[in-house]
Amino acid sequence: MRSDTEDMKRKRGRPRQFEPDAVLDSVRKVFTEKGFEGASLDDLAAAAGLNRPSLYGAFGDKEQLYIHALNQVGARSQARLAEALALALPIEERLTLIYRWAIAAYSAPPLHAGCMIVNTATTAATTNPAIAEAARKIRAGQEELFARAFAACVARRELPAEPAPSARAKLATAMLDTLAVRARLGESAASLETFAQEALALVCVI
Amino acid sequence: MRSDTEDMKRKRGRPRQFEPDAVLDSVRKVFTEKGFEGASLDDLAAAAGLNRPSLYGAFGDKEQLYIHALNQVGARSQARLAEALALALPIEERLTLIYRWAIAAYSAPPLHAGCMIVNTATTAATTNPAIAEAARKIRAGQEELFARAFAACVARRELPAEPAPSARAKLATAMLDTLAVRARLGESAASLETFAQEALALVCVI
DNA sequence: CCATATTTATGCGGATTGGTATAGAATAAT
DNA sequence: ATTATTCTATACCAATCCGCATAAATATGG
Repeated sequence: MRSDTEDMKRKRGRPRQFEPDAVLDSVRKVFTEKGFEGASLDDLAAAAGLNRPSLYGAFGDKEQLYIHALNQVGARSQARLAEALALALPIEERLTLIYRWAIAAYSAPPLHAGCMIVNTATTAATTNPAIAEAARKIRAGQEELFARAFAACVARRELPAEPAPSARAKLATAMLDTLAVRARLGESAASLETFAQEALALVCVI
Repeated sequence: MRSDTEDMKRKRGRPRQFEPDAVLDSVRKVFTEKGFEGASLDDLAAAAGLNRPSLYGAFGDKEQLYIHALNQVGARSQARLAEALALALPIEERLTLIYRWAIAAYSAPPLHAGCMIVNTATTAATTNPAIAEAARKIRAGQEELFARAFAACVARRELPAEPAPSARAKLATAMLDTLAVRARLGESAASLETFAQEALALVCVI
């Protein structure tokens, strides 16, 4: 199979027989479904298609493995967020795109498992400070992206200066939070879509 | 100690040496701190000051015990919510009271453990349908209370009919959701207070 | 005082947990 | 080829998990 990126000098010994990013993908799904405590290393190794010692050797213990997966999903969602916010569209339309994508991701059948950060990292945050720190960092980055976008709107007179861009940013992530919670508790994607639209009016029209 | 309610005929055998409500109190704290999977029956029994068989005999298995604690916190918060919403105050002030109480509860030191439903029940919801159902029921009741309060505001011309009271209700619970998430991730109570005030302007002024 | 009923306390037991030790397999450098 | 190095696989470890079986303790009804 040898699916390495092949980009440069190989290391000395036996090469990996898996792609770390694909493994983190599988691992992330299990963690998102079952939570940090609920997912066993057997579950994770089985989903990734390899054995526990390989997982351990590549990513460290369970907490570090979880944080690796968390950072993967954080980087991806941050990239999509930045992409949507960079579009040359009114802010409402950009937010509509973001919420639509979030709803699709959070309520993807059959699990509608919500958001890994909101629905699993917060639970583990009390007993695992490292997880709390990683989640904080990701969320701070996302909120900063929102705040910058709102500030740009203010600068080009698309939005009034009050409420402050930082407050708008917090409200924007608040919507993502509640969408994740609601999706995980079974609210339908259609219901979430209409709620997001109604809320958008309140957040952006002023 | 014999702290029964003493209200009527005692049952036949040996009486309980604990108050179920007080036990659920201790149990709820442990569940809220560690989550459903993270809390062991040993933790719970130790916190409650009794042995596992007693817990099991009184409340059933771990899932049922968790649901009992969930319903306890649900009933209490619903009572406080109804009480605040029944006050003869402008809706913004009533919501301010509610958010202030929620922030105090969610970020109570030293744990700032957030909300049992938002931060632990949602995590267990995917693998434990009974927990999901219990959480749904509590949240539906709270949202219904909000919706009725907003509808009353519309009826007495305190708020315009649009956006619909149900949409406002969802936004009100969205604030509670994000406050729980943020408190659990370590955001300070003061920061949450100012955010709640800024958001209240957006939600209610229109 | 005896019989009945319920709750406590001790402790077992099979299953599962996270982590690792050890041995075998595969590749690169020499 | 040979050696060095890294990864894979099997199996094992102590610890913990949840649930229950059993027996002692404590109350009521007769």
